[in-house]
Amino acid sequence: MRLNTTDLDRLKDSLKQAGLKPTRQREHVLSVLFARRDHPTVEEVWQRSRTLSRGISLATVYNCLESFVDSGLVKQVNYEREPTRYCPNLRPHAHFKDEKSGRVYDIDLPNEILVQLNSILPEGFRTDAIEISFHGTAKQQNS
Amino acid sequence: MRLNTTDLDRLKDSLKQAGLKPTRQREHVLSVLFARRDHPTVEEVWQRSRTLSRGISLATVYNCLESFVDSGLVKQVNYEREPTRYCPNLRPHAHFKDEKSGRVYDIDLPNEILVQLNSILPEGFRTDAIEISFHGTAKQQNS
DNA sequence: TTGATATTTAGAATGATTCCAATTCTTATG
DNA sequence: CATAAGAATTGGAATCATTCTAAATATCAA
Repeated sequence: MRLNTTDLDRLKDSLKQAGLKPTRQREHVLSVLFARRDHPTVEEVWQRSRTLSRGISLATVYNCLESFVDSGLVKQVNYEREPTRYCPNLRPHAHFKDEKSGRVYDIDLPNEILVQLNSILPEGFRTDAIEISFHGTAKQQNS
Repeated sequence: MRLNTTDLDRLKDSLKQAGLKPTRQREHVLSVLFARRDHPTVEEVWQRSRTLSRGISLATVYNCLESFVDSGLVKQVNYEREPTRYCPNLRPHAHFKDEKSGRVYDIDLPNEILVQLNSILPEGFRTDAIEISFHGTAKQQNS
């Protein structure tokens, strides 16, 4: 988790484009999210962010994540009422939750399926977003 | 919410087939769920169940709903971390949440789409269930 | 009817998240 | 560069859906 100047500038840019002031904490939390392609909970993001000099408060991690979601920098994933997870993958994708491991995988979504899904809606329904989540078991541990 | 003997027998049957002892409370909560095609929260189910003579405790409503879900009599619906909702519609269907009203609509799912969705999963993923939920705005108030 | 087992219940406990009010930061402007 | 206004950060308290607990009650097979 060491950032060179270029990476840092990219983060600042992302934040600026999202209309968020590029604070030390936001830069760090965002870099933590982009560092891995998984779906950490707030607690996990907090743990991974502890390396920040002088630390970072849990409330701030909540605040950062909320502003990132609001500005479209990351997505939120919820399974039942388990702790909310955050997802740095912005491409259209579904989630697959392995019930054994609790792990969540990204599944790329062909545009065709999104079109088809929109076509089954009755007259008068306008969609902002579609969420698709699979529950089951995955035999692999990679991805 | 008055039950004739036939309806009551049907409820008892449902419970028995689900392997649940047909208690007064379970019969009542199940009848409340089957009485409307909507998606009530636990609180709402509780309110609707208050007519039961001698009342019913919130804990029991939680217990009933949990056992119904476990035995497949109703489905659970979650949006973000809002209070869990319960759905008496057992046909394959998606949910559409109207962001304006907060109301949830059932959308029937053609089997074709489910087949297609399963086909996009990589090797080694076995699906137990697929959840699809739309977010948007609905121009109608019926259904 | 009775005993073994399951259910119901009120209230306490839990835990993720939000709220609060005080401090610290960011940044535009002089 | 100094400053002030608005924004962000912070620790801790508060919220609230849900789960747990342990005692009372109900179900049902024998």
